[in-house]
Amino acid sequence: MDVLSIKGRAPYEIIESILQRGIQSFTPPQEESIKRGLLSSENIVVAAPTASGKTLIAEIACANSIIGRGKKAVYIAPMRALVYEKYNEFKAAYPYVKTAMSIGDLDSGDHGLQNCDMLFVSTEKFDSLLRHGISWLDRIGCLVFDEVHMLGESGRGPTLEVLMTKLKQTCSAQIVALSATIGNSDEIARWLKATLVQSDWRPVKLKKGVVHDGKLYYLDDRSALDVEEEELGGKSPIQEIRILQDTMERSKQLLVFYSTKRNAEAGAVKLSEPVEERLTAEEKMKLEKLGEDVLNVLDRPTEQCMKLSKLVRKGVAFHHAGLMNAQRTKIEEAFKGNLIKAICSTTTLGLGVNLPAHTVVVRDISRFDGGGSEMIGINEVLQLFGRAGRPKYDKEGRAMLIAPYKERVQELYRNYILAKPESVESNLGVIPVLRTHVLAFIAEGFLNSNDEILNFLKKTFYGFQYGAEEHLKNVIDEIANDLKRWGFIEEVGKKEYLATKTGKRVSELYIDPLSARWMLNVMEEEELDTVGILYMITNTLEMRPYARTTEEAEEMYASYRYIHKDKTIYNEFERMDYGYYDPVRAFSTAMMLKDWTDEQREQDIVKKYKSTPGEIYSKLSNADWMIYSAIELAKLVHKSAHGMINMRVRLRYGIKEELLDLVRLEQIGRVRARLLFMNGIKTVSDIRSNHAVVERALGKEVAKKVLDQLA
DNA sequence: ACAGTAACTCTGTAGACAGCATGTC
DNA sequence: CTACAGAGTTACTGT
Repeated sequence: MDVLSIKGRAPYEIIESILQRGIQSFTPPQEESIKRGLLSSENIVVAAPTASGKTLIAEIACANSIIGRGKKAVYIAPMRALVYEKYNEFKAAYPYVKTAMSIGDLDSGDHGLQNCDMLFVSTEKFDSLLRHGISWLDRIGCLVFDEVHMLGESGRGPTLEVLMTKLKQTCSAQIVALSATIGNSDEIARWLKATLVQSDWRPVKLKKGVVHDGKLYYLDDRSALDVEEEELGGKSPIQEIRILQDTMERSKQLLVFYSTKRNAEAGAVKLSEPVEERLTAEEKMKLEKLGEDVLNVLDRPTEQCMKLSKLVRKGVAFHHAGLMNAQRTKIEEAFKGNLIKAICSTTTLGLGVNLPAHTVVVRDISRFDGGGSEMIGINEVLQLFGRAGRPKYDKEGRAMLIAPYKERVQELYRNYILAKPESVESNLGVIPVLRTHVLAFIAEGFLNSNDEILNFLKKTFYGFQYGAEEHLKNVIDEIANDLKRWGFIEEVGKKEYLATKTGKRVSELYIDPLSARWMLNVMEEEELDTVGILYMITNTLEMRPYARTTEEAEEMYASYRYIHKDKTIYNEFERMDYGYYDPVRAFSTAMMLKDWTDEQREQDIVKKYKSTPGEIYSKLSNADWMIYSAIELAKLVHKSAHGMINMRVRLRYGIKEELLDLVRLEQIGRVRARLLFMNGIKTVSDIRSNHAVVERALGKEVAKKVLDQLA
């Protein structure tokens, strides 16, 4: 279908923008969406593979709402990286539209959220915006929900579900929901009162198969049921290497998915030799530089950094959440530029941003989950398989599983290559996830009685799928009682709820009511020392997963429990309802933060807690959020927050108490502060009286900037 | 005497969203 | 809460 054929039905600016990007005709799912009323504000659910052009469908709907009908549009996705990517794409395509982005700690766009016409947000951020109250809901003309199959995710699915139901009820915008291929997209469409557009169309053909002993047993897009067989190039007895050799013979790139970080790293080591052999001199030179970059993202490289750097020089990389963000982006860019030939990854690369490769291997199909190891779902495998084939460079993509022994071939083939995708099921029915949302309903003044809450929940995807009115009734009762008991809501009149000041703040802080209750209990009962403050914030759901236990942490925990045996903090165990919970590990996480504020080096912390730079960084940012929340709660109950405020600064900079005064100045962080301290400059007033020493320690330029602040 | 390897035991397990106010080396 | 890969350790082989 020709792009020009929508002339007259859509504002010309849209057509022009699309043509400018070199797109002349629509893909089948795009065409179908347009036929089903995309341009006339029909609700639409699009279930189609990655790279089938779903983004353009969303874009057309948004632009049509803004330019055609003069109404705002909002794009909502579950991953920050995804939001960021789409925001930049849209801004480039429609520079004259007022566009903004709001995710977590980042607000972007020059116009503010209420004045922008196009808004890009993450699911939780939009939920949070609603909790703080927004005035422009009725000005929204189009809502895009990307990756709606996330509804089935146990952790974050319910948030999406509640958000969608709220918005469906409070604004009359067109809804465009984009989903990967799942078993019950029709059900989601019915729930949203939307038309379903379903398609298997891909821009690149896909050959899916199982590998065993150098042979690929496959099914491609054309052949319906016959299993074909193909001998792979290469000759290694290790299947991953065999596939790599085959792929490199075709001058293509490889992406391998593993179940753990350790496996991914080990895989990268295995692949590095065969890749290195085939690099050109020029590539080696460029990789040398990249290896250097990757090594130096921290002031002192850790073992992981060195390992990664060494592999990158050989044209291979591993990729998981333990990397620093700077390293991740560098590796992704180098892969896109065909400099890195193979990436061994955990699921980080499977979700979110699309980084395609000619050949994709899902090596581990079982994964440790809760109790034991479980087979991963078909939907997830499909999602990873979807990464195969680079639209501009490959005629076809290949996706494969590895069978460890011959008998497995059949089984894997039947269960993953031929199988139908699973249905997505709501997880809203459980108390822990609902508790947060029920408090939010009441705090916003959106709903204020058991009946209203029940009525609302009946309209969610959970209610649509299961009904389960009796169950929901009981759950709401129990939650309301908890929230009353904890002092977050009050009953006024007959069965009407009102959030208390504390309850309202808890909801806005976006922390779990259970965490809030725990922190309040601890604060109300005692004066906290350094370790106490840290343990208070780490012993929360938001800080999980916790750090590994160390012997030191175990001993310290035991002795703290003994010393404080009659106080809440080391005796509170009303926290079991989120499953497996180990207070020693929470305590160990506190010790890790303590080491950081004791100015231990990153590399030593990494080693001691068997952690990674990326993990420590993410723990620190969570800790900052939690300690901020704790300070806010302390204000509400009129407790002194002094110790926590100091601790917050110490966490941010990674400094001991004695440097607190110095880091108040700009240009002085942990390193320069320590430098000054060692030169006898211990306070800001010392700086005032010792210009010469400051200049000698920091250098002329920096010293000048520092001294200027004192004027 | 010792390198090489087979056979055993031991160890630890993916990811990523949220608040708020500004600037490290 | 218990499967599995990888790393580490020990026992055994052949020269």
